Amino acid sequence: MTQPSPTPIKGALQRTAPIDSIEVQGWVRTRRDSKDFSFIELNDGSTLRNLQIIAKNTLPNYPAVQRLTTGASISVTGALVPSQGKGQKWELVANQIEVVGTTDDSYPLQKKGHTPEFLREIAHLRPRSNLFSSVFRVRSRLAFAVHRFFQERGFIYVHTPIITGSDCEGAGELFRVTTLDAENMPRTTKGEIDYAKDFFARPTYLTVSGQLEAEAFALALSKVYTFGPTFRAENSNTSRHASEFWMIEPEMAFCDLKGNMDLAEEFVKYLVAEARQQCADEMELFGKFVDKELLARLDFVVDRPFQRITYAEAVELLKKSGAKFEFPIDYGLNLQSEHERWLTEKHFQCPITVFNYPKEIKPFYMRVNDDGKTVTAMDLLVPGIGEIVGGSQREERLDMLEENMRRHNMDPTDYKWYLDLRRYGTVPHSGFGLGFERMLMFITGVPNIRDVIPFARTPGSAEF
RNA sequence: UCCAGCGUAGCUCAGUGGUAGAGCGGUCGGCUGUUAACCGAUUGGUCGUAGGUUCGAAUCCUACCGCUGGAGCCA
Repeated sequence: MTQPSPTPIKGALQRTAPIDSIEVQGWVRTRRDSKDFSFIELNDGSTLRNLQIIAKNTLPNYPAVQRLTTGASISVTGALVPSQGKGQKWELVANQIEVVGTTDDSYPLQKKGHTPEFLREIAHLRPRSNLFSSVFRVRSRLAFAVHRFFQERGFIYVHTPIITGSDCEGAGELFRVTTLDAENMPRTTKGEIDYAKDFFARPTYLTVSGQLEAEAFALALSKVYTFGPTFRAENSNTSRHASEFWMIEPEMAFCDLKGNMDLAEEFVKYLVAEARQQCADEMELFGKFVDKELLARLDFVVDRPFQRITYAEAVELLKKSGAKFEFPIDYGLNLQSEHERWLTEKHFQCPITVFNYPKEIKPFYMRVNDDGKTVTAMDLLVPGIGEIVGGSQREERLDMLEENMRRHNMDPTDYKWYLDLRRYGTVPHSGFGLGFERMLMFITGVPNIRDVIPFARTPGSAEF
């Protein structure tokens, strides 16, 4: 039996029967000489596993094969047979090896392990490493699962704009989008920059959230979600922040805070379960080399219900904890990272959802509760990462929303279209944002957000 | 942006005022159905950059750059 076109190594390794002739292509991970032949470990990225190639010295180009070093690309045809050695089921006995591309001793990747920090400096080559090829296979798989989760539940995928004219969504600094000549800005008679002359005839920015637009679509299509790039110009230098990241934002009409929390928790569990089931090799690698407790923690997350507490209860727990905190804890103050950590890592030791925050510390669009003091905000906190989901029931009452805006020093006339949603057929609705990269960090155990993004953008860094 | 730590060979690191080191990698040779193979030899440096102190600086001081951890902001 022959197979005419090249076979992914993943497919070759999954075969249940030998095959006389097969072609595989990939990059040499390592090569070892034996007496009359050479072992080549070949990887094509389709799977974490390598295919062992047996290159006999009877090959016409055996001298060239013996010069193959880590990183070279080759195309191999031969017979897939049960391996004589331990450690792998199949191996490929080559009858032809075409050297496609060679490397020299300046190739930075070695057989031995490298630190993520070093690999980050060679972001164009790091997908050839086990760790990063695994991260990005999982990233692909989970992106697919995001769509499946929502599509299975009747959500409509909405492409909200990446360029936005809204500069006050209450989420960090924005990147300006302009075609004006920075060396020679047009000025009004008052000396201010004349944005009427800019491409969109107004100031525009890269989006920090698709929420407001998603709300408009939820109030027409009932259940929608966005999944796309998001930009923050915040000068944040941490392992959890990037300037460009992907965010998932479901928005549901006729849905209150409880339904919102239910969905967020179900979603987190769904993605964790997906990775555990569909990316077994990769998850095993993360559990071995990134975080020894990862798999136990993830299984716990899937099995157990998440804890839910109000902000007020969280504050009481923290005050009674007896733990020493650097920052004060009191009703009305923001929960600091150390407080969130204590709740999710020390006290509950599982993901928790904190809800009903004081309205003073939350954005204008969140629905004010009947107590008049709190809003229907919810933050889903996970061990090791902190906030992974932030959401709320939205304020659907026109007069209350306008009042919230004024309290936040916003001019309601700037948000006419958003207020129209409350003016015409308003309904209670809810949604949340989930940072895709933070989810990936949680699921892979990789502690730095720069290492779950193919080419990360962070302050002072956009090299690739 | 703030606080702390770290920048020495391709990689991971030792060297704390007196001749620049190790392991791994690479190269060469040997052995071998091997598994991050093994054995031997060998290669490899503007000690982040620029100033300063000193008879003498990888080592002490200053500034800058970069990286890491933490904080703030948030997803």
